[in-house]
Amino acid sequence: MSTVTTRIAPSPTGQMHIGTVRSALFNYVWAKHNKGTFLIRIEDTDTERNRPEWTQMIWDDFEWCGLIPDKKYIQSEHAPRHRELLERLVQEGKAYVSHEPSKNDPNIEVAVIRLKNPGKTVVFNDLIHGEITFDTTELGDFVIARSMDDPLYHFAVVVDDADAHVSHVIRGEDILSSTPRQILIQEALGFSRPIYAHLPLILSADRKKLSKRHHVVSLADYRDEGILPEAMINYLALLGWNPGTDEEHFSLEQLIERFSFDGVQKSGAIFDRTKLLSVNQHWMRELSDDDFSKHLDVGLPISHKLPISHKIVVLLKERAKTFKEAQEMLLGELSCLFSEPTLDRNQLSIKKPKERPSMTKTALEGLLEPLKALPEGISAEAVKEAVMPLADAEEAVGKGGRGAVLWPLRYALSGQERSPDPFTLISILGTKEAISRIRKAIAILKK
RNA sequence: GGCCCUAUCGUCUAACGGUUAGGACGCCGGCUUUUCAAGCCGAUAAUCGGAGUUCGAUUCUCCGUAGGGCUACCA
Repeated sequence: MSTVTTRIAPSPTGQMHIGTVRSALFNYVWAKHNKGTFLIRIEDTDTERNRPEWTQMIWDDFEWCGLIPDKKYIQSEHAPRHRELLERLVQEGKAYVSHEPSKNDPNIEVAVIRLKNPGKTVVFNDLIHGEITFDTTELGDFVIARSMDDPLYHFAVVVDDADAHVSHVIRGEDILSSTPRQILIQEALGFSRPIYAHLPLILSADRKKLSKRHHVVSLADYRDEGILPEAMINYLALLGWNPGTDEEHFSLEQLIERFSFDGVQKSGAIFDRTKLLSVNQHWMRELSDDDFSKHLDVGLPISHKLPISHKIVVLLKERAKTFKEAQEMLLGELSCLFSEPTLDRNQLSIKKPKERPSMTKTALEGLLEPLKALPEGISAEAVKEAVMPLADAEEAVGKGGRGAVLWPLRYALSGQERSPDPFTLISILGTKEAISRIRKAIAILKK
């Protein structure tokens, strides 16, 4: 009985790429689906490009996503093991030290280690792509280490995967063509072959591999924008996998339960930010008021934190697709919920059909008494029931229609061209505050 | 160039030989609201091309075509 072990092996050379997150997700979900083990291994064999601070960031990022590893470690910790096996290969004559000019500086001579390529055709079975055949003679005696103490990626990966008993190597399709050379190393070492699954690539709108240079690809950027981890996970999962049904929303737990390689796509998928946003909105709406408020506070100085009532959460869930967007709304079109707006006399009267200030004044005055009768904390529906008949009553407004009442009312309350409807505003502001604002609007009209 | 992979609405995808080719996101239209958002309803929209196999191909095979990936002493 074999247990499933998977791994994600990012290198600490920059911000976490969402492609890495998706690979990690599939590895995680497959491991957990099989009650197996999920590992994170930091691949730091490229000492030139590595920066230690990225390592911590990688761990933090995975934790944010909920992709918690059973074990995490750093590849360079295995340096002695790498050297041991490198020496063994050379001793056994399966690899050799080659003295040649350095690629970086042709003036100096280096001693790289090359694998003696048996020149065979490698056939392996990919869980997603099926049987793949590859003639490895064209690879030649490729380099597997810069020196005995400096193994290259392909060598280190093979050794570490084998030592960690990795059963399934699930990774991006960009490494599909490199798999045969890893298999060659594996066979030279006498290791058994894991099961491979090469995930289709995440593409940009121009159908090219998503690149750091031209696109927003780092997880941190999406997090800072106020994308929920649940949304990112859900969206990434569906980008290249589907349950075979019309279902669209999956929590990590549900993915663990439902995932299988049958539902994995073969072709690359374009990353669609708009769809991500819509998925994010779904998960924002799932949040409790408390959790919603917590997310809303992220990144804000204490002085900017606002008292967010249930009614305001409802409003934000209806309108915002990210938390950053929600924050901006609170500062902009929804700022009237927290502070009195400044009114522009010309905006107060409805524009079509053109209405005179005196008519607007009469309309607003007519609202005062009925509003006074309403209790604080009343629902938007109840406000509507009380106010709508007044808007409908022609004598109240001449012949401007409902808008002749509703527009000035909404504007008096919000001071914004765009805002929630007046009933909701009154419900949130309270009748007292609403009346006060209407009075101020009336005063302006008197001038 | 060589090698490898891929191919259904604009996008993500369903249909594992027989469907009016389904869903979601977006777009467009309507309802609601004389703002905006949301919500509801509706519309437009796809099997890359050509040969086979088959009574029947989106589905299987081959050939084109197109796209992508890899071709490091990066990972």
